[in-house]
Amino acid sequence: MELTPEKNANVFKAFCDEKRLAILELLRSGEKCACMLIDQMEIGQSSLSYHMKILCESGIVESRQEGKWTHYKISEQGSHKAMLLLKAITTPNATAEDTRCCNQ
Amino acid sequence: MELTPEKNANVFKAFCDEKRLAILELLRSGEKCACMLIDQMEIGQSSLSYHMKILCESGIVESRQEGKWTHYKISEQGSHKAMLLLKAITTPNATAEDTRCCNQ
DNA sequence: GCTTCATATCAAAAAATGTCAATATGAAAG
DNA sequence: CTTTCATATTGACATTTTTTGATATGAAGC
Repeated sequence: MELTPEKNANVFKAFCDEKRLAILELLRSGEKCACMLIDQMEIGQSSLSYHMKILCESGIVESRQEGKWTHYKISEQGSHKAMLLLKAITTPNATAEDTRCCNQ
Repeated sequence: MELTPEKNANVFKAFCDEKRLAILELLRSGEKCACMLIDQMEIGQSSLSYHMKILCESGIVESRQEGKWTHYKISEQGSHKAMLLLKAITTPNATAEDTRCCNQ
């Protein structure tokens, strides 16, 4: 897994928008198709499609095609990766806090 | 802890911007004052101030005033809360995935 | 008190993101 | 192969976020 700042930021773009959080909340109860998400969110079709693309690219959501329908669900693997990434980003690294600053 | 979608989104705004990720990376090695962050990031003073405000409001970073200087560090508590929140957002909820969709 | 220095805030411009309506794509059914 | 239906893509526009430069604030030293 590559860890560029850009890719890392993309993972968390899934969570920094209220509508996407609302979509994820709906997906917590299991796989949903786009039409159902459009119904439950108050949102246009192209707008949902836009958000689903971001969610899928973040790795947090995965999609499954079934004929004309697209079904979305939360990706366990993606969520797990996000957890690890969040941990990594917020955990102090080995080289201790010895950098003294300014006038100190 | 209140859990409005808005507040939840704000937590993750800390992580969805490359510059803020870079700032967090610097803070992983310990507390830093603003002047040092300005040096190491290629960023203007008011721009850093803007990002630090977002980071602090997300709870991920905490600041400490010392005379004229402001020191920033990653908040252990804030990071922990973010982990819990991420877990909550991506974990299937009790009511199983029984909602059948469309033509299924 | 005034001056200096570090940081915050403001207002305008620039850049990025989100929305909407129209159109394209591609699968299924006829 | 034409039509229909679900979703994706596009382009124009609106909204939000970020940057920049100017100014404000507030602590420390004189």
